[in-house]
Amino acid sequence: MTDTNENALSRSPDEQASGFEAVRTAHQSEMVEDYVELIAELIQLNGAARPVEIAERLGVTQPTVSKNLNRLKREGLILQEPYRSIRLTEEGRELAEACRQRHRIVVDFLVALGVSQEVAEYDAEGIEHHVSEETLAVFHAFTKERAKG
Amino acid sequence: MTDTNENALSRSPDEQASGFEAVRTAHQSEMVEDYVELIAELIQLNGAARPVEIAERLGVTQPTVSKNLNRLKREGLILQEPYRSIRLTEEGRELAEACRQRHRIVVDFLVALGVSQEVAEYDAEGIEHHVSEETLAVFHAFTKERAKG
DNA sequence: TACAAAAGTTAGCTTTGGCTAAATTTTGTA
DNA sequence: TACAAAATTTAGCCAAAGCTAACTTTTGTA
Repeated sequence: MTDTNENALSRSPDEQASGFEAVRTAHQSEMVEDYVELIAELIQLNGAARPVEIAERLGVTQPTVSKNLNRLKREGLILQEPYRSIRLTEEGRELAEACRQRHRIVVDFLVALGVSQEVAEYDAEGIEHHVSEETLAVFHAFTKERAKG
Repeated sequence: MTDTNENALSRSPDEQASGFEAVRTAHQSEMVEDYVELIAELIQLNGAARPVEIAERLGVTQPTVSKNLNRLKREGLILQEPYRSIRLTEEGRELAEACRQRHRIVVDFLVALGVSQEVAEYDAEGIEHHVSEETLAVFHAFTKERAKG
């Protein structure tokens, strides 16, 4: 293989740092995105999103969910009266829809590429937060192309 | 498009939780992996890895690097006398090599797929930590296939 | 309808990985 | 060689996101 010089050594410190900074930024929104996405799913599945189910599906304890829901409230993404189930605000619904689309694009892409359905779902959970618009568009185009062929 | 049922609603709570747990586990090793990978690069590039350069390339401050290097020392991945530059242990070298290979596979795959070199490097920094062995193998095979054609 | 079980919340602890400020050590140069 | 600049470290702060224990509220059923 010819040397296409695509290794990190050829990048400037600034370019390299911006990639790492993007990862740290992504980590800060991951929790919020996972929660609204899951809340939207649970509402669609059950008609309501209850903290106990969020905890079960995320694999964390109820107090952790309770604390994180407070952050979503502060950020205006959900509405919840104490001891009641959760509704999404308009803003929350929009974010959830965007996250669900992105998740779907990543999963469909991995499956189209030959990854098993189970592993695709598993890996997508992590990958989806680190895919730029450019890469997402390429994934989407690839999947559509494969579907035609 | 036919419904291939590849949405999260069709998964059991346990299956879904295991994906989220994997993401949390990956986050715990990300820092370590980024550091040893970068240290190996700097040694190759400059003959030595100095904390000040690690800080610059990661986009964090020197005290942050100093603190995190202590963790790498505790874990037996690097050797460093105070105020001196850093060497990798055999274990550190092996981990760095594995990380660099995985990074390279992800970048080459994205480029083969049509993503620009710059964005490929940028996205890979986040994606590489969330790619299972199965998916990595599929990426690698795809890149080799494209190179032939 | 009373009460036990389930669900939700609060309080408080832990770890991780950022940060600034300040101290120490090394390096490079006048 | 002395000293200023650069590099490294230490101390101490903060926020995020996990946890357990204990408390409150709601739900379901005997």
